[in-house]
Parts: sequence; C-alpha cells; structure tokens
Amino acid sequence: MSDVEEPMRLVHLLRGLTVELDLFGAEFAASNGLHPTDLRALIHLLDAARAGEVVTPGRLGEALRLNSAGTTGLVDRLEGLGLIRRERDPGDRRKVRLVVEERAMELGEGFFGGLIGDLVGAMGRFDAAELATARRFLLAMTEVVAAARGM
Amino acid sequence: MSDVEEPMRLVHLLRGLTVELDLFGAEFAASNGLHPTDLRALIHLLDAARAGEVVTPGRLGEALRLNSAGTTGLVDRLEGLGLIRRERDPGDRRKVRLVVEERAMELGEGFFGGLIGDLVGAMGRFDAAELATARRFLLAMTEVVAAARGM
DNA sequence: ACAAGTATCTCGCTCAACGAGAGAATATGG
DNA sequence: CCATATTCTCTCGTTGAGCGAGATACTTGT
Repeated sequence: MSDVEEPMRLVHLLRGLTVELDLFGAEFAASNGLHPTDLRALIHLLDAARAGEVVTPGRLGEALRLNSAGTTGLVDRLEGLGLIRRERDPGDRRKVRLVVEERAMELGEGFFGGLIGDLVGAMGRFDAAELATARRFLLAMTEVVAAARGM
Repeated sequence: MSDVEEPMRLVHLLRGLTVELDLFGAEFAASNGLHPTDLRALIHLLDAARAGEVVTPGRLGEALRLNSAGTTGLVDRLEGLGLIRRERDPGDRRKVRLVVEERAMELGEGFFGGLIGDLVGAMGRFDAAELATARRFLLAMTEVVAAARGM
C-alpha cells in the first residue's frame, strides 16, 4: 500500500459522508414540505437561537447567500408554515427580528434528534483516545476546506 | 467532561465540515457558471467514468432524484457547456450514453485537484494508526447516516 | 406481427431566486 | 436642526430549474 492511497480513500470517504448527510437532509425536508433552502435556514436559525443571537432577514440572507428579494420570500414561507415570527426590533425599528416558534424547535428535534442519538451511539464503539484522534482529524480537514474557500 | 459532551462536539464538527464542503462546492460552481445540480451531476459522471461505468440520462436522473424532464434539461445544459456529449447506444438504440468531454475532466481537476492535495497534505500530520482510526470513524458515521435514510 | 415495456424527449406550468428599485427608519455633516 | 446619505426590509417584474403528463422511438415476449 503506497503512501498516498490511504489518504485518497479517506478523501472519498469524506465526500461520501457529506453526500449521505445532504441526501438525508433533502429527504427530511421534502417529507416535511420544506425546500432545501428552508431547512438550511431553519438550521441556521436554531443554531443562532441556541447561541442567543438575534437574526434579522439581512443576516439570514447573507448566511444563505440569497439576495434581499429571495430572503423576503424565504421568510414569508417560514412564517406561513408557522415556524418563525417577524418582530420589529424596538431599538432600531428598521430591523426585523426572526423569532423561532416552538414548532420549529420540535421540527429540528425530529430532524436531528434521532440521527444525533444514532451517531452518538455509534461513537460508543470508540474509546476516548480514538475519539480525540477523530476530533483532531475532523478539525484539520475543516480547516483545510475553510482555507480553500475564498481563494 | 461528561460522557456525552465529546460525542456532541464531534457531531457538530461533522456538520460544520459538511457545511464547509457544501459552500466550497457552491462557490466553485457559481464561479464556473454551473448550478449546484450541474456540479453534482459532473461529480457523478466523473466518478462513473473513472469506474468505467456507462451513464445514461435515466441513471443520472435517478442518482440526482430528478424526473425525466428535469434530467433532459440538465443534460442539455451540460452538453451546451461542452462538458458532455450524447451518444446513442449502438446495442440498444433507445439508450443514450453520456460521454464526458476532456473539458469536464479539466474542470473536475480544477475543483478537486487543489482541495484533494491540501487534504492529503494535512493528513501527513497523522500517523498510519491514526488514519486507520479516522477511517473507521468515518465509515461508522457514514453507515449510521445511510441507515437513517429511508426510514 | 403485435402488445407491452422501457428510454428519452417535448410541452406547459409552478415557484424559488434574481435585479432593480421603492419605502421607512436611522445616522451624519454643515 | 434640517438636508442628505446610509441601512434595512419589502415589492414588482422576470428568469429558469424542475415537475406532471404525455408523445415518440426502440426493444422484447408471445
């Protein structure tokens, strides 16, 4: 086995994993009447809510690389589905706060909950040192991809 | 540090990595006048070409979850960009073979080449045992996600 | 030869996202 | 303070990827 074969197999494994995760998300979205963009937005909003950050349509559109018109449409859809609510920012009344509704939390739980449980369960077959190695590996790969973006 | 915190951090790391890879692909696609679907199709076609498999519009559409009309449009776009060529299958003349052009190989090289090199380079900081652990980890995670699909 | 099956393509439509710009609120320079 | 620039969101008209339905061309089983 040459020096470069194992790394190449890992690269393909990595790509295969992202494909599976994407497909999983797409299937979940479709079975809940959401578009892929809606699911990405929901994930972003739930992450921000958990971190205690305020998200405005502007920030959301920036994160998803949508222009303002597309963002308005997206927020309209999510609001129509009862997943979020618009609230004027009392401090700066040009701004709109996107408030996540209870229903969105439940939906997120349905999406992540089961999968996360299974993933954590599968990690039980690895000891602490192995998990630390996996963590270091994922961090290194993430850094490479992040650095490769915007070049 | 509790039993469940490190696995949770790994789950988020995994998701972060797929997000970075998706964004990388989206940016590459946009800067080459391709749509996300076009890039996914190109990846599928290049993989198949490397494995020596014949891809027809039907198989491509199935892989990308497009219906026949959407697939025809996709193939039209790729053909218009000079990335692939339609060829009637001489054995079964209902079928069309999608032949990858040289230009597509070069584009794929431009997309993967640099990133793969960087990824493989970063793997140089891990010894063989660690890479084996990473491989086992990625395989386990992929299995979990694949199993979670279609349930 | 004919019916049934398979592979691809055409037609008309829907709707997510785009570009341009309007409207409302806030910041800033004279 | 008032005029002007800036910021944030939304509206309007358009484009185009992808869908459903069905036409067309070829193959296979009887």
